Amino acid sequence: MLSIQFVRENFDAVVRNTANKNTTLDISAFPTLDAERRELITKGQDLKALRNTVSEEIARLKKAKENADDKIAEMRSVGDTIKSIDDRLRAIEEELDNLLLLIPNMTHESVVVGKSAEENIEIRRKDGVIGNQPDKAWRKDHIELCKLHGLVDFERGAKIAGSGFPLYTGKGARLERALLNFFLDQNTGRGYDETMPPFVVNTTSMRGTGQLPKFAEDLYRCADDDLYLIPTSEVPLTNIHRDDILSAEELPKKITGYSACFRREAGSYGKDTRGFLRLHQFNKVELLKFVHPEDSYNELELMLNDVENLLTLLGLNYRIISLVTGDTGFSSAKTYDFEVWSPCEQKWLECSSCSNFEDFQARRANIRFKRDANAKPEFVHTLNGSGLATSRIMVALLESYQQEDGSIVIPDVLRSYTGFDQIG
RNA sequence: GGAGAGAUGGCUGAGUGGCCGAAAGCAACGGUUUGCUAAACCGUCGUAAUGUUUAAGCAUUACCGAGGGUUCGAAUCCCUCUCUCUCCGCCA
Repeated sequence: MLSIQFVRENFDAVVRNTANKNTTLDISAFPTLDAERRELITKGQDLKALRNTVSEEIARLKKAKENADDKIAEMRSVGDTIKSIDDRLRAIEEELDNLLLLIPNMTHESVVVGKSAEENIEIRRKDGVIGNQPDKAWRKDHIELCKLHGLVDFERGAKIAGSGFPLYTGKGARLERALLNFFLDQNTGRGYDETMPPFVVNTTSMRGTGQLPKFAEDLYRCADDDLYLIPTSEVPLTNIHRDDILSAEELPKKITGYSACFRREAGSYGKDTRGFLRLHQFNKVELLKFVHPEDSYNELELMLNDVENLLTLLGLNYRIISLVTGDTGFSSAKTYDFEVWSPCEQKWLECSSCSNFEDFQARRANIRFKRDANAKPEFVHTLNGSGLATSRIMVALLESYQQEDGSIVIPDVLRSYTGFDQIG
């Protein structure tokens, strides 16, 4: 979230930023609420100071066995006034909090103002070993390939859980596991500490990274336990350091971890429902960094290199795009997406999203660091990116590496993980 | 699921109604001493909000797991919740 002071001092910019992010949010009540809050605080403070001094006096009088009845009576009424002020203050602060929690993060000055994904800007692209993918009539799409080789059983997944919950089978299950292991090994080799987080989190954790309160309808919830299935391991990984004060030497702190991800995808029914393109459950290896505020944009670029490493080794065609304000997420200050090429869909598919959240999540989750032992704690900056999500990678990989006879060649870097060189 | 114990500052840990925002120890930081290391000694050493000045500061208030209550006054008494630990049971 943004600090209350920042919103106070940059109100117009906050309103503009909210509009640039295509967010409809009326924050016109803020200035009044803010002013009233401060007035009540001052009033309450003064009365409490009075109560404290008179109470001490009462203690003295009682010790000296003197009468303090009228002072006690006076303080009783002061206490009532304090209570009513505190009650109103609590109500106003709740209203303010509800507002602040819904204000999106400010985008970085380098982010281009734009309405939607169509205006996103391509930064660079790279052709993999599979070349520029000329159209081939014999090419089968990833769904046909899965059927042909028994890699995924979408029907049985739907029977067991519902559509969007794939059942990986045979070499498909093995390939999925190979990808995840490959990603984790690469990432740990580049300085990320490996973790495996809980796949469910509590409300506080969801609020810390910004999923709540705004995106409740996108989450699976276990109502009896007040737990949520994570939509991304960004949530548990960021909350590792909730309420912590890190030392400066610990930064940058880099973490990678696998989790299954669960998304209700409410509101997107009927879009991309085929195969792997949009799932309710998918697998992802996440990259996460806690960094010095002044380093965060450099760290974002370094994170792009980490993701590129994976795509390059897999030999897939990919491109990096910089999101315009209208397509940048609620919590993010700046986001780059990675997309891999699907030769059958003839489309770029998002497979990673790398964001700098600056101190937006750190403030919500209270993640701080100290520059040295006597320094005042400051909020860290948090970044995360997928490295990588498997489902779209699986699409690109199967479609790109298929041969004319329908068999699929396994990229070299994966063979030690799969234990086979080809499928079919 | 059953029974019990607990939650205090970076850590250990005292504190059961009034100079307690909190003893003491450890750690950390600054300094003195010192051939080096070590030790000893002295000092500093929580967070946040509000006000004021705005560089630093100063003042007030709040915070002893969270939220309520009693009281002139709560770390301390009462209620609710959360979490942790131990034992038993069950189970991957």
